[in-house]
Amino acid sequence: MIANVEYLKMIDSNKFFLSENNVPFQEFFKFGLSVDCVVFGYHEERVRVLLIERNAEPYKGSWALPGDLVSTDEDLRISASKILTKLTGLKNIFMEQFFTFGSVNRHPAGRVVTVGYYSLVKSDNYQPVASSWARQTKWFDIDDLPELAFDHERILDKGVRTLQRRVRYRPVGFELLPNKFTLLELHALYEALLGVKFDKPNFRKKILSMDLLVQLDEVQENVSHRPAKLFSFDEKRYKELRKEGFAFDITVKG
Amino acid sequence: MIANVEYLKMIDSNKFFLSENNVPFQEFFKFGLSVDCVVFGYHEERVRVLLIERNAEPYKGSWALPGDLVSTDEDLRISASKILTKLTGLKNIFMEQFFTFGSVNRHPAGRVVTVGYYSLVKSDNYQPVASSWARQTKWFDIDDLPELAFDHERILDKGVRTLQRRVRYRPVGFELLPNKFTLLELHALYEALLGVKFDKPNFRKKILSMDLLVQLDEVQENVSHRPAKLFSFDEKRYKELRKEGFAFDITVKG
DNA sequence: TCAAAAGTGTTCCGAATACACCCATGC
DNA sequence: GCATGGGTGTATTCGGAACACTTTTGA
Repeated sequence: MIANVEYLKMIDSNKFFLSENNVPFQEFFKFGLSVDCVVFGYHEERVRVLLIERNAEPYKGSWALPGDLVSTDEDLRISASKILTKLTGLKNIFMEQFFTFGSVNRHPAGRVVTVGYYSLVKSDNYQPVASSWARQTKWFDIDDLPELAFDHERILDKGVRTLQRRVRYRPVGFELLPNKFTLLELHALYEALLGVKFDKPNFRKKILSMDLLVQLDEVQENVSHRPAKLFSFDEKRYKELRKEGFAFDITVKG
Repeated sequence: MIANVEYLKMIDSNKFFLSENNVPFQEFFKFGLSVDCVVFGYHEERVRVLLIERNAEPYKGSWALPGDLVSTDEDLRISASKILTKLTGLKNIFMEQFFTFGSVNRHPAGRVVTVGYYSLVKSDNYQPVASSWARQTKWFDIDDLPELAFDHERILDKGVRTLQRRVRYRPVGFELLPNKFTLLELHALYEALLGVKFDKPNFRKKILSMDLLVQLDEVQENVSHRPAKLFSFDEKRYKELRKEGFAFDITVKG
């Protein structure tokens, strides 16, 4: 932990952060900080969450969100992606912070505050590998979850609701599809995420009118019906449009 | 700090959270946790932020967001509101968490992770009182801010942008008005918050069509023009509507 | 030729927009 | 009367919703 020497002197001399009720300054520096990650995937038209089976105490043998303690010399956001990689092998994954959980008794070993992140895994990258103290990893359908360690059920729940909200106003859904996808795949993804039905022609028109997709010179292969055209999300175009005040919005009404 | 004795034994015996690189478990429990609060007010048609002048090291004499270290035996969210009360006297204020800042060097005294909250202060309650180590409190126009202590500029900035986003999709704006307000006050508030102009008749129609306001049997007094009708926000009605799938939405297009 | 999914066109309706206009009060 | 803000009405436009339809492929 890096600390400025001048300030450390002030701490000793009690000039610093003195609290009215005379709690020694050092007593405040006893928190553990952890990261817990709700990893979303999309497979066979279902939204799924990646859980690990813990091979370490506490809750050894239970299913849990991938997560771990952060060390004091590492930035939170860097730590978050390293922890995910360490436990699941997933690299360069979309990750976003969503909420911080700070109940006193959420961890049996002491006061641990945990920062919730969610990740979106592209279907191309659907094969995590358990390592470190994760005994195995497994994708669970979001509507069929096992019991979870700690307060992870609450964290997961909040993560799901956050994703459902954000996915409407920001084009993050694309992070759950392969780089190349068909409009019907996108359509089905949004139906699965939001739990509503969309009218096919209208959904297509709406998405295409946003001018966020590039149509590729490729089509589906090995399908026993008319092959669909493939599209990819145009990140650069989205940034341009945002500057012009464009607001991504998928209306919920089916 | 409450800890389960069984688990503490496991920590000693190193069964617990052992990390591959042999960092002792206790090394992880050296974080400080703090709360910083972006307090919004609305006064004279301007959105304002409440800052305190620090009367404690570090950054003594600087302007800063009201915030302080959390003690290990207190829930985060309870602590957040207590800290706000302690420094500014504000009680029972709307508060919502928005982001957690975890850079390594954001605090000179050690590793302090801070959780950002924003608060919305009703105009009825516009008189905070400095206490504890706050030398004074002062409302600043959001477009005319002084230099701030720590990384509070970044926190404030993120808080502002979060509020601007949320205010469009959730009826939180009402928390910045008195309990009784006129439609033009609401109109002006949204213009100030979002930095756009709305057409008066259209704004009225839109808001009223949502069926979220109760028209009171009262009108403005002591105004040198036709007195406006007063309205209040119908919290109960909003909850009902939400269950039915209603989504609050103020379109940005002026 | 038929199943299956891809993809298009058209009508209808309601909400958002852009206005012009009238009303009540204090001075 | 007139300045000031409060408040209403309406024609027009645009996008969402509903739904019927055609096209392309593999088997």
